[in-house]
Amino acid sequence: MAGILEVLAAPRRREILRLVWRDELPAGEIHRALGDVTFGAVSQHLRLLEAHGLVSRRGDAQRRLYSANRKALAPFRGWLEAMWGDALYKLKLVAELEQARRGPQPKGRRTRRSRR
Amino acid sequence: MAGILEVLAAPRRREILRLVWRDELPAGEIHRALGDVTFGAVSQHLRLLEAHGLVSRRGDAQRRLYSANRKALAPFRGWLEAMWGDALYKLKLVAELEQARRGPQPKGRRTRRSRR
DNA sequence: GGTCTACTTTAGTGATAACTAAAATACAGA
DNA sequence: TCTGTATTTTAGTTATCACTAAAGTAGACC
Repeated sequence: MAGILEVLAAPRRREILRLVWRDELPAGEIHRALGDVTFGAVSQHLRLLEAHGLVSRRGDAQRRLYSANRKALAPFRGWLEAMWGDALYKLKLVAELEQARRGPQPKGRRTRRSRR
Repeated sequence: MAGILEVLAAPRRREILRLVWRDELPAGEIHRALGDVTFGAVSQHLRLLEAHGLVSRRGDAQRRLYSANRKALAPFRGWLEAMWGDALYKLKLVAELEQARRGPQPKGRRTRRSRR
């Protein structure tokens, strides 16, 4: 598969991007949120997204945490957000405010994260 | 076919967009410039592009003149031009334009409704 | 009307991408 | 080590899309 536009063209992958736009999520939670697709298919999409630098992956014990790579998506950000609607934009603002309040995060390796 | 990203994802359609980005071109000249595809296929792409508002069409006697709809493409403009801007692309562009110009040699009379 | 050029539409084909199910891998904890 | 959980990878199927060839449509000029 060739370029970024081809990767972004698939609705399923845009859906995944939207999910990890704000929060870092483990693959399982992405799978659960999508609901109507197998874990394998989600994993394949994540691999493609990562190969094109659109998401970042980070290990946490057995889990793989994914997050949107906003820098790479910057040229499309306006368009994507328009597509996703105002709700996401509001969430994004909240997220940024939260992060600003939290300050720098301790980057150490975490064995287990509290369930949400 | 669903959205604009799906339409832009196809390399052939981006190629067509590039050709009509600056100049209004008749379908035949687009076909000639592409070179390795049938007229029918080009026409199908043009239909899709027009259906999504990415190009405009205007009749001139038997011909259909197409031009990029820059307003609709504005969100992607930077990205597309960056893609089209690299050296290899520029070389390719020169070759294509030469071939396109060679094509419609003034053999017969021109249409009465003449060129702008 | 008839013919020419310019283009579009239709029907059908092959390549590919998205999917599923199942096997394989990775890591944590007993 | 064995077991359970989380995820990836592989093999195979189905649906879709870009394509070709050929028939169809439109306007200009005779």
